[in-house]
Amino acid sequence: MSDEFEIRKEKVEVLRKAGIEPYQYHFEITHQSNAIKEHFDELENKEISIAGRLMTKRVFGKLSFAHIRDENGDIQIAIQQGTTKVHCSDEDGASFFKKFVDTGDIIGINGKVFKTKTGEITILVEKLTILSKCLRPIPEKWHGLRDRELIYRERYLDLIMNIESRETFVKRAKIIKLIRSFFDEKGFIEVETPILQPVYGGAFAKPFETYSNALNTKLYLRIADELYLKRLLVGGLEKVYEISKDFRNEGIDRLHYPEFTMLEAYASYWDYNDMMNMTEELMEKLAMEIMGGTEFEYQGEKISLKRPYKKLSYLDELSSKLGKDPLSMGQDELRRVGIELGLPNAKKLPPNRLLDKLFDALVADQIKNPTFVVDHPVLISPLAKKHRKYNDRVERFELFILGVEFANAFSELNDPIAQRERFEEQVRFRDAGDEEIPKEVDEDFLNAMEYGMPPAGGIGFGIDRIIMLLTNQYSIRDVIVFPQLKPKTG
RNA sequence: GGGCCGUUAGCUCAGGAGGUAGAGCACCGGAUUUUUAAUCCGGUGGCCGCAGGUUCGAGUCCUGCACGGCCCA
Repeated sequence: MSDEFEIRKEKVEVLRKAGIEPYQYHFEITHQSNAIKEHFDELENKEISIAGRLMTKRVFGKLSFAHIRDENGDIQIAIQQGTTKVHCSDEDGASFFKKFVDTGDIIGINGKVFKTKTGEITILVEKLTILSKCLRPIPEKWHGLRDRELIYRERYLDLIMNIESRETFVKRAKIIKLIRSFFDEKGFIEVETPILQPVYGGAFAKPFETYSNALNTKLYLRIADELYLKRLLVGGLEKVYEISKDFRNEGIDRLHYPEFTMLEAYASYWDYNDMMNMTEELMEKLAMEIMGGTEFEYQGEKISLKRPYKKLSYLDELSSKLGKDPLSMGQDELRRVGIELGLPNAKKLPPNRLLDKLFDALVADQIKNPTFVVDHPVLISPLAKKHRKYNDRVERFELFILGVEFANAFSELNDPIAQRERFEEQVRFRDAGDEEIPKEVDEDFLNAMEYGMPPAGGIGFGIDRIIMLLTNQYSIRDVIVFPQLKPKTG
């Protein structure tokens, strides 16, 4: 290991002995870097103070230049012999800066705003304060931090070095705030339902399991919020939503991550058509606010989020790809087609799930611009209400963009007897080998529904995927600030 | 689960056909009062991911493993 760490620790000791504390308590800031640049005309020759991390250092001896970085960007500072003083010290600022201030240090600056003869807005430092000494050398100023593993493992370092990375996470916060205010303005109440659940449900997925010592009970981390939010509809909260971390104990790839953010919303007296309208409105609004328009590029593909979105019937589309109605195909025939297409687990999946895999491969993957796939088969939609016109379909839609699912919504099944039958059918599929179907029927949920659940529309949005789309990130790990990696060995 | 690629200094990367481990940045010492990847002179810094094997000799070839990335399932 380099001894740069030791050299910097030594500097801390020397500073302390000279009565300079390199880890300060407080610093009064008057301006952010961007404000100084934007309001230069008013600020020229005025005293300001700013704090940030030293990113570059160019020492001449009696005059030095450097850039410091705060949350809003970089700004140049100039340290001059005879002008720059040091906080709590009589030492000359120019030589102090040269000897004791390193790139990576967080420093506070009091000084006057001016423009150099090359025209760069700069702060002439009158007082320099070390606020926090950086002990480790920061990555190279030119190439920055590129190593993907280090970017994920030491996200703090990525955030220091890569401004684009910072911007992604700032944008993430902005998008979630916009979504929240969208639902608030529509009269939805934001609620919080259990993350630890004795019976899990609401989706097809394998759960994480844990255990409560106090309750002496096995618990699951939720895979969805659905069954709890619907209990609230029973209770008379007419419109509810939750922005939640959900957990699915499955593989990681560019679109899937075990700990992800979902938004679920339910509105009493709505149906899936109302949800479709709301989805278009939300997606269009997000595009306008974040991208400045409905047309933009994602990873080189042109995308338009302008309403209205195309609709494709799930079964009609799949029928035309297969050349026959998939519901008329027996289990063996479906399996044979699945195997021909090289689908994973085609040999062991039950027919319901096989059907959905066929759909993904034959239809969903081909979709580019926003498209509502509508009216799924009953057997893959145990929580959706039967279609008012077709007996073998439910009122459901999924929003696909570039082959990726962004939302999933139904007219919610609210007939408790039908709901029990659907659950029982699912248990049979589980027994036939589908491990993603919850093991137990949620009796308390059925109990709630037996008191009467209002007709309702419900929807779930994949928030991380929406953020990927609006920040032009290819991998979900680039919109999750601290993605899990295997522990480092050796 | 399978395939491909990567792992060399704190960071970014070279290392031709197996023959004493390199550069730039950073860091240390020196010069330098308008720099912009500042410049100039001199220096420090390495378990070449880990473990085996082949060889007189391995960063380099072979096997296994770990971690990461991409693709497929």
